[in-house]
Amino acid sequence: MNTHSEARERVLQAAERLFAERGYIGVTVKDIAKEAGIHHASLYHHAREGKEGLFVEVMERVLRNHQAGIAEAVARGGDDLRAQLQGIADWLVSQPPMDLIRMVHVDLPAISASHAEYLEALAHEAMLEPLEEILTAAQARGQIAHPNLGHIAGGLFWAIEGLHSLPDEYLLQPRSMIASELIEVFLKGLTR
Amino acid sequence: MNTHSEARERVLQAAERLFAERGYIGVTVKDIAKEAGIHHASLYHHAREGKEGLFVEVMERVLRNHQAGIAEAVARGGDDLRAQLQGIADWLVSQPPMDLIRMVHVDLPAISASHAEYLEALAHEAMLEPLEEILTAAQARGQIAHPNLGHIAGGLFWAIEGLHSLPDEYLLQPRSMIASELIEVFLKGLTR
DNA sequence: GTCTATATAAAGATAGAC
DNA sequence: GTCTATCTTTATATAGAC
Repeated sequence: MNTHSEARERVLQAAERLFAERGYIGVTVKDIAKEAGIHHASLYHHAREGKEGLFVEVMERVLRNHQAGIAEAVARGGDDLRAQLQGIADWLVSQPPMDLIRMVHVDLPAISASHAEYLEALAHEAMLEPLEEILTAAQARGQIAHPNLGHIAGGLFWAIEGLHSLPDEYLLQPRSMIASELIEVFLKGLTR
Repeated sequence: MNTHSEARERVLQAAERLFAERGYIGVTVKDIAKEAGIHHASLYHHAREGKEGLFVEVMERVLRNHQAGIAEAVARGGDDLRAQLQGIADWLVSQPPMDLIRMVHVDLPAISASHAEYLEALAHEAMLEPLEEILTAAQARGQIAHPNLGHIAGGLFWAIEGLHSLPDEYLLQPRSMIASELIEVFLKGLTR
């Protein structure tokens, strides 16, 4: 394993899509093998550590990918906080749900403690810290006044990410447009 | 079954706690029986429809309980939108996570379509509609100006509910206090 | 109402042939 | 690299004794 064969890549991509959407216990090894187009026994040839090792490897990729997508959105937004936030929101709604509640309460308790700690720290670093940083930077530029930004970043993240709980049939507008309204409320407030 | 014995009530409460926290596939019948203090075979005496029937019955109770807790918080808040929102937030953080993303993407696809439809509608009615209603009422009183409140209610819900993804060790303040800051931002905005 | 015993299916995983 | 066959464990569920 750990070679870069074409079949191994198919396994990783299938696992990535499925784990990101349904989480660790919501996906079976057979589901992954089926989507990759091989027998489930063959999967162990490409992922010697089995399901848990595959999960850790793949979540690492997913989280790093989020980190990169968010960083790019931030860079494109320049010094404009609203543009940065909208870019992040567009990225998040374009990806499968990244359900950190499920991850913390369901997925991580099902794997080894050391793997769980690692993924939890990585998730924080990849998803929440970038948001916190642009808020802090905007504060330093005098664009926002709020004192306690760490938790506000989390609130912003969840307000956007929660859009994934709306089934498509319920949507009156694209998620990106709803996100835009939410960002406006975060910046300007509901009152007056 | 459907009698109101003491043992049946213990089963329902165990199932309620576990399903609410880890979802349908994250909980086994043995987990529930163990927490209720009976053998897992005995569980079928109290829940003839098995795991899925138990899940539906119990999620109904959980959602109705949320509905009642939220209604009470709203009533206590009188005509003060901030007090109403803080009451709802205090209620939500006092309960196990109600992870609607997991519910929509993981739990509901694992049960029958009719059960899934029913629970999805009930979740919307119990969790989101009350929030939407107090925003609409505040708008009618002239306290808020925003035009499109349906999705704002969802954003508010998730900003609060997302606090459950913060492990207790990460918390610098009680969740209720963080929620208070988030509500302030929703009402007044981050800028200036 | 609760248990033991058991049926049945599905899951993760390995051995070994091709 | 991929398969068939098999092992082990776990899950849901039922039958029937007490």
